[in-house]
Amino acid sequence: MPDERRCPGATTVALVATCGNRLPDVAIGPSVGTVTDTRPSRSGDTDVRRVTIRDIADATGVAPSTVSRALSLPDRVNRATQLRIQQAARDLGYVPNSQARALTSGRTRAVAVLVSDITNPFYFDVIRGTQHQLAAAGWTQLLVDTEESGEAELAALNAIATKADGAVLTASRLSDAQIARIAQRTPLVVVNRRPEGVPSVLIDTPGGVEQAVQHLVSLGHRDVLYVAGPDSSWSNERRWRALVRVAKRLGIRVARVGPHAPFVDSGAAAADAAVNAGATACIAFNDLIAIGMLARLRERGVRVPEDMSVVGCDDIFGADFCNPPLTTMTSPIERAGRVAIRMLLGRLGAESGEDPVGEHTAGAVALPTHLTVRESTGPAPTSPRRPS
Amino acid sequence: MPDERRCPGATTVALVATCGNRLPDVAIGPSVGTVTDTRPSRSGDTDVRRVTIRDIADATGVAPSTVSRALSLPDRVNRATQLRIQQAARDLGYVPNSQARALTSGRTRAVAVLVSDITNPFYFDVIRGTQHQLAAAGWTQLLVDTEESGEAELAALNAIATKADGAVLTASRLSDAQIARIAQRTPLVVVNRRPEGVPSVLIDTPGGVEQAVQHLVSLGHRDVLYVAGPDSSWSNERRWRALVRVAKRLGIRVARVGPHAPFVDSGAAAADAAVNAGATACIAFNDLIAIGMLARLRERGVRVPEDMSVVGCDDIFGADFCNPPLTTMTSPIERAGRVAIRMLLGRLGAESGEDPVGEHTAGAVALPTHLTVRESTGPAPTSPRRPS
DNA sequence: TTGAAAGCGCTAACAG
DNA sequence: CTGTTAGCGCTTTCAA
Repeated sequence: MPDERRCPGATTVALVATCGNRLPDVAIGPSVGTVTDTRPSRSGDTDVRRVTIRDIADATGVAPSTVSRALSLPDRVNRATQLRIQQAARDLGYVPNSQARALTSGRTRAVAVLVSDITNPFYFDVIRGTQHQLAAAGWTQLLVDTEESGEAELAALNAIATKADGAVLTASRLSDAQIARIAQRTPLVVVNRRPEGVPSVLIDTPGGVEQAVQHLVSLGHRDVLYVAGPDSSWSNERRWRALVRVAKRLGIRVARVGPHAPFVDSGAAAADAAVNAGATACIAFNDLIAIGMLARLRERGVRVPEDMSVVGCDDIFGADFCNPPLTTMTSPIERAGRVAIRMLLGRLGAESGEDPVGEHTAGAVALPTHLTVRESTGPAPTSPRRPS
Repeated sequence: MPDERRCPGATTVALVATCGNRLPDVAIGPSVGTVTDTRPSRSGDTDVRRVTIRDIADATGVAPSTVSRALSLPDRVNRATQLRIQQAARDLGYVPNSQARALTSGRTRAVAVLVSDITNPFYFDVIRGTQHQLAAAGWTQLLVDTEESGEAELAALNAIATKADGAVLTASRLSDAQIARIAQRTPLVVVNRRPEGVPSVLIDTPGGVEQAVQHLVSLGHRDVLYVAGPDSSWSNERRWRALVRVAKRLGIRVARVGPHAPFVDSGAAAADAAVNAGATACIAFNDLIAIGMLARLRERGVRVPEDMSVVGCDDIFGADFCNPPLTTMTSPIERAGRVAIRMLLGRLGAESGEDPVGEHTAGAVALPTHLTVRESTGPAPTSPRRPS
């Protein structure tokens, strides 16, 4: 039977290690080098060890510290010996021990990325973005699943203190004040939050909400229902306020149902609530809820978009092939991940590729969203053509 | 601009850290304990450090080694001092440094999980399973994205040698011989592979293929087309052979198109090939390809299931809400991840929950698959009812 | 049962 | 430019 017992405060951390821009943690040859021990070992018997800088030092006749320099700070070493040492490292199949490195230097060349639910497709794209950008810089990623809990988030931020040089919070459940305080001891970048003095990456879904409302208005709607996500979500409040603002400006009515958990399964209740509210057009907190609504509406015989227009948010995997395909606010999610990492690495003093103007400040970067119109709001789809 | 440069042999590693069954890497209180330094530091000025066992030793008047024992091997310490030390650890907000721990003990309490594409929904479930099982045991997960490359896989296996005590290969691109060789120095469990002498977890999709074919036959089909996945995939060959076998037994005809990359985007070409082959029923290597086919077939006016029955494989996120919903072989993917971890922890001598019979052997565990019939193969769906 | 001492592999002062 | 020396925080002999 599967073992389901949980530890209190358990958190999930994932680490993305990549080749470095110094010496990669990867052997050059087909396998890791090993050495049959000649120096005295505790156990007494000769056993194979992995190659260390000492082995390279012995092989090249220099001091271990010189090997360390040749590998980590090549400029500080005579060109000839540098090459000789690097060659020996390759020959021996040397792989640096990142733990030892971190222990002495205090720097881990790793970044923690905290997500609230590792199984939410939204985060796949964020993670892909952070991963790519970190890989490009030769850094390592620790992926933390906070499981929608602020407590787990705090615990994780403590736990990773020695394992990462900084962190990206993509869905913090902490207060702005808490985040700001943590940012004083741990370099932080937040996504979709705006705490004072902490660099942040914002996905401009409010801008997308405006486009969505305009779109619905152009289809003749005068009433729009907001299907809210979790109360603890900052984005949720932000989207709702954007909706209220644009509705006032355009002179249409808005209403709100929810909160709903950000899962497909929540869509059924959301759909029922929407039908019960007499809505003909709704904007859902995210695509998961919207997709769940589509299924429930069909089950109830409510046609989309003829009887009800549905707009999602994020444009996650599945939004284009659900039934009907979902009109949604397409967010540059992967890019948000990349930008967050670039900002963080910038603060950490690492070279992280080109340095876009202003990204290194403590300010916020807002990434534009655009509406992708599909059948869930449009006029009825044309009926299928016959096979060609 | 996003920085897209890649490092040769770059690999992605993710680590899942959790509370331990010894002392968790997590502070008990609201934050990590720190100490204002009184002992001489390199920089000279007093700075805050994290609490170490030495601080606890000073506070309790015992030697650091005793603190270490009280925390790691409580049995080897006098009951009274043990409790005193543990209390002091709590009070000071001590968090063990896992790097230092690994450096001395050689054990990391971490397991590497290698996947071929972190953005493939199939692996989400595997990862969730491994993560849960590792979390339950207080272990840590390193997630490695090998990006469909055997070279990256080898590089990663070398790189993680000091970072993990063992590894799970979920989609190896290596040969059986290579895997077997690596297994001799690194404890390994493979998923959906069957190399000699290496414990493996098999998802019984061949069994599912048989059910799928029976289902298609029961719908009147006498010809089945296999839409192949990547040539490098072991599962792909295995499914094809299972299909050939059952087809022979049932006296139906089979054909094959492909290979196709395991992405939704590959579905278009696959659908075209299927139409071109005159197929009326096809079984796709996986759901991603099948979902892509559905879109393309609709685009071409080929009705599913009236003109063509489509069966997928895996039952990933999206298979139930695509259009039409996909008949597919539902695999216990998450469970496979959990079982793999239990087998590995068993070999590593760790307590990993209940110990199912036989799982600890070097043999293979086969997990059953079942067919989930949805509209993509069934008779035409009933037309929607009116709103209630 | 406890303490002293050595050292994991590496980096970083400090001399030379 | 290079070698010597001292640790990082922890575990683990070995004695007491």
